Amino acid sequence: MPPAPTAPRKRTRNARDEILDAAQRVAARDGGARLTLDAVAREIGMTKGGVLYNFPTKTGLLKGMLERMVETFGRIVEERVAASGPEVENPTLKAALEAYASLERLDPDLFTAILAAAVNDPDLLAPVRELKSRLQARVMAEAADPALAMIVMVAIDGLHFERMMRLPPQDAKLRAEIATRLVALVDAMEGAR
Amino acid sequence: MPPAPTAPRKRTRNARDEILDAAQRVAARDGGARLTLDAVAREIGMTKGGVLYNFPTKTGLLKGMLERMVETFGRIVEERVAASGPEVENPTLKAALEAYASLERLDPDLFTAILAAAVNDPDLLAPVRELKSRLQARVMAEAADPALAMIVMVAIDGLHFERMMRLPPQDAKLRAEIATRLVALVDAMEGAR
DNA sequence: GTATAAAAACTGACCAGTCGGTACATAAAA
DNA sequence: TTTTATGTACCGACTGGTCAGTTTTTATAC
Repeated sequence: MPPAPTAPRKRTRNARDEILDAAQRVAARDGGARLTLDAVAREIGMTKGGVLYNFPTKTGLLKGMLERMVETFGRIVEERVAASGPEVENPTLKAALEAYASLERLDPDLFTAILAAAVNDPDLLAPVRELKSRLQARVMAEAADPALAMIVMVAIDGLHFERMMRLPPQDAKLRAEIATRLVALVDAMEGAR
Repeated sequence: MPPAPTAPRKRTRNARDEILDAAQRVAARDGGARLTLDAVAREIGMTKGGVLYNFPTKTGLLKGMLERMVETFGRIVEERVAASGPEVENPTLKAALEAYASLERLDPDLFTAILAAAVNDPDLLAPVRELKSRLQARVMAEAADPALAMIVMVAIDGLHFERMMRLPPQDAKLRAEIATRLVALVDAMEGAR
């Protein structure tokens, strides 16, 4: 093989984030099943050892991916809540509805990869559980009709899940209409109180 | 001597169903990750060879499990629809709401096992897609407010998904209340037309 | 500035376990 | 005897993880 010339070694910015980005790309491009340590390493011209140096185990890598996603999602929600004035009703629920839209940009295979890993290690979803618990508590506390608010929450979850699994309804127009109607449902909830 | 074509084509002892039962037990008891061909075979005192004779591949086995579940679910829905009189509105949606309750009895690990397998083979979920498509079309056709009917559908899906993944809301009482309110939502939809 | 030591980051080869699948023998039915 | 059904043994590909060493970076001394 040709002698690998001392490559213009990329400045070691943040190996952790680079690896997480690479893992995300691999999962989205090749599917969750092919998200192996070798594949991730190859994606950024590193070796498996290098990846494992940054993440002690593959589960750790998945955990890192998920935590970053959860953190991003949570931050978006908080930003939206903060952006809405103090007079707005159901701020968390509305913010969550908006934040979910941002998930639509992510590739479904990204989630299936994590889901698959969660089968081996149920604790992997702990950050998600924690975030959802927090949001749920706030949404219910803010709502005049907590049960109805929860219906909206589980509905948007269902919509998201169906996208992940590529299950119906997949028609973009119908999905958009459902999302719109969910917002309307929240508004109606407020009007009727 | 030509093989006398005896009428009953059923296998003498339905090994297929026994294997499917065993696979279901293994998945529920040991988790999706440990649902291996050997484990299934061991469960009924058979060997991997025997299992592979009945199901050409592991994917085939999973497919068999899923098809049986889908079929059961679909049958329950049809029974409920048939049981409701012709004057009942939204019969399919109501029947689906009831049928989902029957899924609560199944172990979450059963679904995660299938979900995990679906990562490797997305086509595995084809029967589910097909069933959901059929139901969706009927539900929307029957509904005075199709979008609202779909909200109910995706909400119940979300509730089910959250149970599978052991995500909030897990509190049985809250879940029951949400389910009840979903039924109320359907009734309200009819009242307002 | 340069030399040097130490720590950090990473490589490459290898190991070990798992698991789906195959090949063939074989026992019971038909 | 042929077909159906199952046991036994094994293969081989994959993949996560280990480890000893090598390169790169950083800190420190001169």
